[in-house]
Amino acid sequence: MFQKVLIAEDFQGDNKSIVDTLKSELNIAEIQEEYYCDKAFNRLKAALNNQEAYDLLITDLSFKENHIPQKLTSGVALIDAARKVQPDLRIIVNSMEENSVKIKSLFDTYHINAYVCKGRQSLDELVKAMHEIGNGNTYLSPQIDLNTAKNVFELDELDLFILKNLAEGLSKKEIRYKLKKEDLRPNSESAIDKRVSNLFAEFGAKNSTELVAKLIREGLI
Amino acid sequence: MFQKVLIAEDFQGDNKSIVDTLKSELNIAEIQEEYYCDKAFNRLKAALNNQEAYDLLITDLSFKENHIPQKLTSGVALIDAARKVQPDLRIIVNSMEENSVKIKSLFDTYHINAYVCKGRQSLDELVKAMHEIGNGNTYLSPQIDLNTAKNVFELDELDLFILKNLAEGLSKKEIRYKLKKEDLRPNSESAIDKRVSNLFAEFGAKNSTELVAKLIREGLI
DNA sequence: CAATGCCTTACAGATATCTGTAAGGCATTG
DNA sequence: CAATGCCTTACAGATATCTGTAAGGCATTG
Repeated sequence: MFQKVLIAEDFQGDNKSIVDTLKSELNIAEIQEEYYCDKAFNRLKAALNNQEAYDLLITDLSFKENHIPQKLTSGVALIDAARKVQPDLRIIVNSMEENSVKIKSLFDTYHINAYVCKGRQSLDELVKAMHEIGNGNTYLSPQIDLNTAKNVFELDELDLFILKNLAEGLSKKEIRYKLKKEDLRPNSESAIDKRVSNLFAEFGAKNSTELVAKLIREGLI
Repeated sequence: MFQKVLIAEDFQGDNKSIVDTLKSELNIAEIQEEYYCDKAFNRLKAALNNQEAYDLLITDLSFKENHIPQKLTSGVALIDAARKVQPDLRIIVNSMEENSVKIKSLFDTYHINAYVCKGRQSLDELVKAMHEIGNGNTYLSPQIDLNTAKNVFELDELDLFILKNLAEGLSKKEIRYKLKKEDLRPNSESAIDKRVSNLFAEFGAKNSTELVAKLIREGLI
């Protein structure tokens, strides 16, 4: 089914259990694990250059930072880099993320082959996902409902700029000056007011505090 | 070192890797794993009643909820319940939590014996923690610095009430009425203003939006 | 029981937030 | 090139937020 599998996962427990499960449940010639995105990507590239490309990447989304600075700091960055050098690589994402909007974008943007949500059955699901991919299908953890991810409101650069500064306690006047200083437009207070009011309607918030609270909880800012 | 060990961990990968590691690295007569706090607690109680008490509990802090309703919904609830029936039980917490305030309170309030933070070495750390506990010591993951947890500002019931309602977009006037309705005191707008102003100073926030944003990010509300 | 400190409350004033209206700019369309 | 829609901007007015002051209540202390 799969000859060479690469695993990118920073937690030792998850990493070890994935390796062990693959070894015992599936017949794979070569399994290699990495704890950092950069190392995983280098290994992927090297294999590709030596005509020994991996045919499956299993990766987490979030990787803990530490004193060693990394170029690729997240699973998304790794997937993006991997897709560029090896478009036909099959990819399984194995993460705690439950936000259907974010998961949907992984399928839409990067055409991942499976999403396995970490949980009480995630190792079993991982094996299942690999069988599905082997049969040419995709796999998605059953508790994730991508239908709720429809009609997503896209926060553009200006929205994010305003929201992040609101969350840092800046007034709209201060945000206005900051926008001007960075030559971003529009930058009138009216425009900021309008943006924020539209976001109130979009996210069902009554004021800035509730808006910022909701967006932080949804992981959008 | 340990005769009977109970593991409470909802993620299959973590659960399996802990069991495997303990089996291969340490000489333990009986290892039992559970995926739900309620089940773990029942097993603990039953063993105690049969004079076959566990001498070590390894537990996660956060447990995913699903359709099966649980009495104990978190590791803290499990630890609290366990301590009440078996005060001398040794406890290792193995979690992603990095907030030193919360970790400190586990040592202070529940006298846990070790805190292992999930990460790139957490299985090795877990083994190390067990040796330390065997020698009568405690263990704490080196990346956690409990000194930063000193002089913590305690949010009381009223603070939390105000903050939660602010995060839901209520105005101070609305919060005031709500306090009156629930017969909570103080409930003047002035008192609410004062509370919030003190929290600004305490958490270094310039206004309500920043305050709520900070506290949500710190996991306090 | 007077003095003290701390909390609550009321009130005032300066800003900030939020909504709504109206005018002008710009790109698109027929 | 007139008409249209959409965005930006300015402005106004109603509220809400935030700070500061002052008075009163209450428990504690000597």
